[in-house]
Amino acid sequence: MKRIAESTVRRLSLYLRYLEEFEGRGLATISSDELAARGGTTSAQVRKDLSFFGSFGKRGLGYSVPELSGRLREILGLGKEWRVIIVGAGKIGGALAHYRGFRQRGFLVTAVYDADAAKVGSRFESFTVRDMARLQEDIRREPVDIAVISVPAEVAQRVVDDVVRAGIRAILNFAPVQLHVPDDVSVKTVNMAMELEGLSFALTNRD
Amino acid sequence: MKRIAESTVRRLSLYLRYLEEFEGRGLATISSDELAARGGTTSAQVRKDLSFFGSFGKRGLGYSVPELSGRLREILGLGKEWRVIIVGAGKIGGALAHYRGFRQRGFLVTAVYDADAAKVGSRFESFTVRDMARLQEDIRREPVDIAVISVPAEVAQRVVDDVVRAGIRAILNFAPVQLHVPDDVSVKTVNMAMELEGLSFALTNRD
DNA sequence: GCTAATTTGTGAAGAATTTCACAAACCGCG
DNA sequence: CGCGGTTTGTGAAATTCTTCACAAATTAGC
Repeated sequence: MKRIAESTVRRLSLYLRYLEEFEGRGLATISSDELAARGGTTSAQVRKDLSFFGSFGKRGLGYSVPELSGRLREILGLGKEWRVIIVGAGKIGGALAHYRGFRQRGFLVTAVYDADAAKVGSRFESFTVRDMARLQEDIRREPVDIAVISVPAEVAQRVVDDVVRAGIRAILNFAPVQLHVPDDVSVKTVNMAMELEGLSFALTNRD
Repeated sequence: MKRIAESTVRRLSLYLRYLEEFEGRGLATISSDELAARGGTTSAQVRKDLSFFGSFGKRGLGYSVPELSGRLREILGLGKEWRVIIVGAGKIGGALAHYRGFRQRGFLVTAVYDADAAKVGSRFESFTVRDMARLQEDIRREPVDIAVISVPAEVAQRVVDDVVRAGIRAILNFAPVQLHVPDDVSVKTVNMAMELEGLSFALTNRD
């Protein structure tokens, strides 16, 4: 398959969210124009994005809401339940451990890890914090698809190396550093300080 | 000034972070090549990004670490302290209220708001939750630069309308929706479910 | 069943971003 | 002070992403 741009995938996620909204309201079909209006883009963009994966619409009519949302779920790989661990039992890890948005979309948090001996064994939300040293062994018994990294920046790369060595191939990173991983590992970084700096730039360099 | 791409601004943030790291290690100068290696980009990209704002390097030598980080702080508007409020006293709002990364970079959380009468007046981290209805009035007394939105998706747009009406021109949005705002308001959205779906897509559509 | 009104799917054009490649500038050393 | 070794700054080329624009397909009305 042709390489799909990251921006396209992000928009597919958005489209799916809006389709669910329209589905909830009982709408049967939707045009690329309506979908675009809801998501702040253009109808051509919507059609182009979808065209990478097939032809899902009916000319003159638009898209069937249930069909298109099913197709998007399939494309995004949301048919199965993904198993997620959280590494780093701090504030952010805590907020994520029970974030409803994860569960709702098929991402199941199965365990929380930390390298700090003082935290290992303690209660953390509804989890008992496990020792990072046990990760490799645990994974053999119950596989993990995605690791969420919520440790301080200084140790993030080290932790990621461990996680990759244990065989995990997808990482959601909350530490404010650029992580280096092998080509077959996917990383998404959420960097709140960077977003704030983007706002600071915008406020400073208006017009 | 020529319009600066969002991707450029994001990289400037990263460069600044790495410069601070190098500064901490006492390095006096750095080449575009070294900066690029640390940040997972190319030296040409680094030089091009910087060239939009001026010529900060010395040929044959590289960039002075303290000078360049000073310039970047200036460009990004980090010279002043930005006043931030958090709207939505839930889990995410709580994790953010004391996020050290904010403070370290000059973003000061001054208050936490919520529309839920049950929460107004209660202690929340070290803040007392204020009523959204009071926002406009409060802002007249002590100005606010940036609003962090950590409310449920269903009410996010309504809350943002209030915030914009109160005169705030920069928004960091954690609700999983595309917000609609006037042209002179900047919005950055952090959407964790979307990032996870990006990973799901990558895992599903490997080669 | 014909016509007018929609809306898709997609090549081609256009815009934006990244990479290339090289002259110009600078340092250090003898 | 001149030479060899670096590294910047930047037009031009290459690539990637978005928008345009229109034929083809479909529906609805009559």
